[in-house]
Amino acid sequence: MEYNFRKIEKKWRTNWEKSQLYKVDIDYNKQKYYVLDMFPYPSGAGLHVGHPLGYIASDIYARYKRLQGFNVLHPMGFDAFGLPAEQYAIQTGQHPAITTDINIRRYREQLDLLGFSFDWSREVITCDPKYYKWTQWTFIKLFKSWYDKSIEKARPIDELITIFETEGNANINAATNQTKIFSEKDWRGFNEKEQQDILMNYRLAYLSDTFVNWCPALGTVLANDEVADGYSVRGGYPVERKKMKQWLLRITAYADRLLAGLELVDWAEHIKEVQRNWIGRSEGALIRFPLKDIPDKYIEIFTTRPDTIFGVTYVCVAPESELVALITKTSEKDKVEEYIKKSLNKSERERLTDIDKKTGIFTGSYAIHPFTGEEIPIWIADYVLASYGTGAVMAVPAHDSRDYAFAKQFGLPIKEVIKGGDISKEAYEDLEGECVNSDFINGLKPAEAIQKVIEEAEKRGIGSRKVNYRLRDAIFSRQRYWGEPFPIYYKDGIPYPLDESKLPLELPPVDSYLPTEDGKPPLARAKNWKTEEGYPLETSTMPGFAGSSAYYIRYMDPNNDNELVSKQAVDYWRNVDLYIGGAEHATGHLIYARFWNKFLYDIGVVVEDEPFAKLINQGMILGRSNFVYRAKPIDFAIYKLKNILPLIFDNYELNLQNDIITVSLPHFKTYILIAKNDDIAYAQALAASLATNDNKILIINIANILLGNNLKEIIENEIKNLREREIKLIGEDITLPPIFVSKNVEGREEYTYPIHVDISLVRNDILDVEAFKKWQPEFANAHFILEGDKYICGWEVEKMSKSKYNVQNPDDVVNEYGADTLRLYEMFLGPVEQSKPWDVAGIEGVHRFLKKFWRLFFDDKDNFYLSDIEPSKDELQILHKTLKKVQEDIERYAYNTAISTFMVAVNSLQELHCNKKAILEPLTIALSPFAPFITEELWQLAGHTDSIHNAKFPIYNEKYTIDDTCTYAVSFNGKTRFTLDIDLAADEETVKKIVLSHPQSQKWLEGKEPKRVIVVKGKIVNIVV
RNA sequence: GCCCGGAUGGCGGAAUUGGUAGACGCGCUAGUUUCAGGGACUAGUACUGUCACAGGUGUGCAGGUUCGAGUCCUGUUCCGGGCACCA
Repeated sequence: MEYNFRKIEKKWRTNWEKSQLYKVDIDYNKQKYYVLDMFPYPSGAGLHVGHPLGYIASDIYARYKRLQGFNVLHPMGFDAFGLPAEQYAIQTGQHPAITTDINIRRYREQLDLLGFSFDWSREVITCDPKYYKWTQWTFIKLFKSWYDKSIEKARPIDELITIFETEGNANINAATNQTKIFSEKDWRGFNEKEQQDILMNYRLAYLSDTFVNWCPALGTVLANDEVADGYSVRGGYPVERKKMKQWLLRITAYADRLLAGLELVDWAEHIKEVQRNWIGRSEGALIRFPLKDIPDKYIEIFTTRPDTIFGVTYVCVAPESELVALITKTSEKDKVEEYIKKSLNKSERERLTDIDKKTGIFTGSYAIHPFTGEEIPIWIADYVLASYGTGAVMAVPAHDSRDYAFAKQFGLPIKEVIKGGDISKEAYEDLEGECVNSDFINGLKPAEAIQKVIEEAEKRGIGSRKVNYRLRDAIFSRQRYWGEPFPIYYKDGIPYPLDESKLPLELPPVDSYLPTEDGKPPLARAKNWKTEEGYPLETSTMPGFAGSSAYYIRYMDPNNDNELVSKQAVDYWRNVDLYIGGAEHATGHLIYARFWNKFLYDIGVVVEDEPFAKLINQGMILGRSNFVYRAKPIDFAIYKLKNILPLIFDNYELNLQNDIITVSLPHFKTYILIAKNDDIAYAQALAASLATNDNKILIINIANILLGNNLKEIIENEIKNLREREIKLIGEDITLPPIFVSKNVEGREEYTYPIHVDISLVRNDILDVEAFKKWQPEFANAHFILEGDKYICGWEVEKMSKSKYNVQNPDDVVNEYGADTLRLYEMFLGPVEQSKPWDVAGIEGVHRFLKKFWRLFFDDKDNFYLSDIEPSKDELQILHKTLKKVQEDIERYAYNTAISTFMVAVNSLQELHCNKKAILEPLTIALSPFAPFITEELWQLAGHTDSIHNAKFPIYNEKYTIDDTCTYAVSFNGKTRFTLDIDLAADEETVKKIVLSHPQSQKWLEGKEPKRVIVVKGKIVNIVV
């Protein structure tokens, strides 16, 4: 019987769906295991072969765990809100829900082909109101919470109000942007608006007037992780800084926990590192510099280098800082205002370029150095970031390269306080050296000085130790249509949350997906976008990461309309044991989801502080592009002539004139003009001008040069037969077809240029010439210069993209080879984490392996036959060694080596003609996570009624994994010379004796006595001569 | 500039703890076949050398540690990724 994968796979797809094989429920008799994939955004292009890489890897693990008796949760869904669908809606007027739904169905079809063990009854779709109800619900919870730093936990806002009412805010250690202190009496005296404004400074979801990343092209603000180098990550449009009122999430409250939690999770080190950088914790000190002219007022700065405080030569404030008004002297006011205006209008992009060229302006006022009492000028400069630290810095040009550049620019003093560098050339930033010119820290090492200065500052009450974070609060509103509406309404301009019973607040229909005339978001177009009481609703929507921040929780209990997740479900499933997805989410989704989870943990919804215990980032599958080489006719002709002419003439000169090649042969008083068909007239004119002085002229159509065979003879004969003053035109009157030159034809690089060719027209880098001619009309009459009888294409590894004609569609591969082959091949390519090129050629190998495996189960007459005969020791050894290796490999996610282990086993069993049930059945189970269809079919043919995917993973027997003898590598001075099989039981002395008495040893010893013999039992013998 | 990775045949990759470098697959070469072939099978395939053996050289480069280094250490080059005026 033939391995008919199409029939087999179709049969089992239906069968499994009917029997609900992959549906899971809470089962207290089994241990849970949660395997999750980052759910896809369903784009219009469908899946290409790179997408399933992670899904296959996770599916293998999920199936393996299941075979080991775990209750495996392995769900899938769709991240369906987002910009591309909305952009498409703007272009076509189609509702994004419709196109999204079409795309989801297409994705689902493609995913279904691949035989994943997803429990589709748990599917979540983020744009489904039943789902986003809980996104909105969580937002309300965030709105109604504040963060108590003294217990490192979120608490209800009502408790904060109680504290305000009883003692004001003086003793609260909260994550807040509230700076004013008030008493309980003050609180009671505030009106509703004043109270709400203060509470807003404490809420974990809050509305704030801040500088945001505004992207005019997309018509929306973006979060920091959505901006790279001043351009939007999606679409690549320029981004500006703009002050706007926006919703933010107070993720900074969790900075410390987000950092600490990284120690508890099993993630790739580089991803943790990216998150650490993103959080950007730095230890230092807050130090106050009193203002010279205004008593009791000061500038507070943050520094990580208090050891350089005696090197401060100016203080610098960000243009956005509130201090600006206070410190600007009337005399300087105009200039300062002009500078601020200019710098605030700079785009993010402009600000990032010319980092070396600093700008700034003197304010006219001075601060007092807290230790020396010196007067220090105060400047404003946009190299100081308003949003980091206090928005002001103490500038130490000698030991900070930015301050150094600024000081040089404006002629400010540079004062060395740490010995070790050469400050006449550049700032010395190292922590090595010794403090000088620094009062009480002279002679200390910088590291010690840092501590000493902080202690001293605290003693004198002028500063304190402080930890700062680079992490910013996440901007949470988007001025777009296709996202979750905020469950917020406004009463007298004050935002209030909707009552939970009103959720979900569904996305209303609008007549257009564009902003309104007066620049309001699309939701402002919706009719009756207000509460029942008539209060207007928020018109922004939530960003992409809102819906993806808690989807893994919702999978645990996806159809629960009363809770985000039931206590029972979350107690059982807890968190994700294995999470697989792309590394591009390191600073976006993976940090927001951790934050979101920690908040839900604080309010008692989830039970684990970290959502993803183990993370694997799959690499990309890159495309393997193919190229054909199209000849540049003139260059090609010149190349050919240069090869032929020397064989005929001793002396000639070759020139190029207006696309016509002229060859002058002074000896023969002859010119040869080579012209393209459409240049013949010009060539004739040219010939006429040359035809003085008795010259003979031959005009040749370039097609003859490029396509003709006996070029040499033609030229020779024609020259011979030319008469005096004759102008002769030879060659057929044909237009030059496109000419393609095979890759390894000599000199090809000189006269061709590569163009991408569709990879479906190429097999093993050999071009299907006929198919190529049909590919594009202009190539219909193409001419090919072959190698032998083949056209060989060039290739290169690039990202998969339509324009490079290198996209491989999984459906096509499944159709040609089957899903099992595709699964196996994607895993066989190399380690999951690594990016690698997709090469169609290699797929034959794994397909062949499956066919070989299949054939083991059939006899000469092609009947299914498994023998019940006891297996031999050899066979048992093959089986158990394979099982051991495969299990070890799966557990370290090294699927590529697991598959080669199977290949080795099948090759060996085939050699032994093994068809024994006791060997092949366990092997089939072990292979089933990789190739679920073929194994299920063989399992059924072997007479089993239950699915192989409910079987038990076979346990290997150590006894059969050990050989009796060992092949020792015998080396002399570390160079292996020969191998020797010796009984494994032999002790070192025996091994030594056997090796030394071997005739080969005598040869290598050359009669000398060995200086030393090293025997590593079971491995090698090294003889030092 | 800073921080992470990586570099092994014609190609993807293997070598898990310092112990036979190149498993497995592709490709290529030759052959077998009751063969339409893009089928199945057998043998070979790091480089160099030789009729064949023998030998020599080999994991980006230069050193070092070791009986022994792809693996550890130092320096260096190149490639990929992340961050980037974060005080």
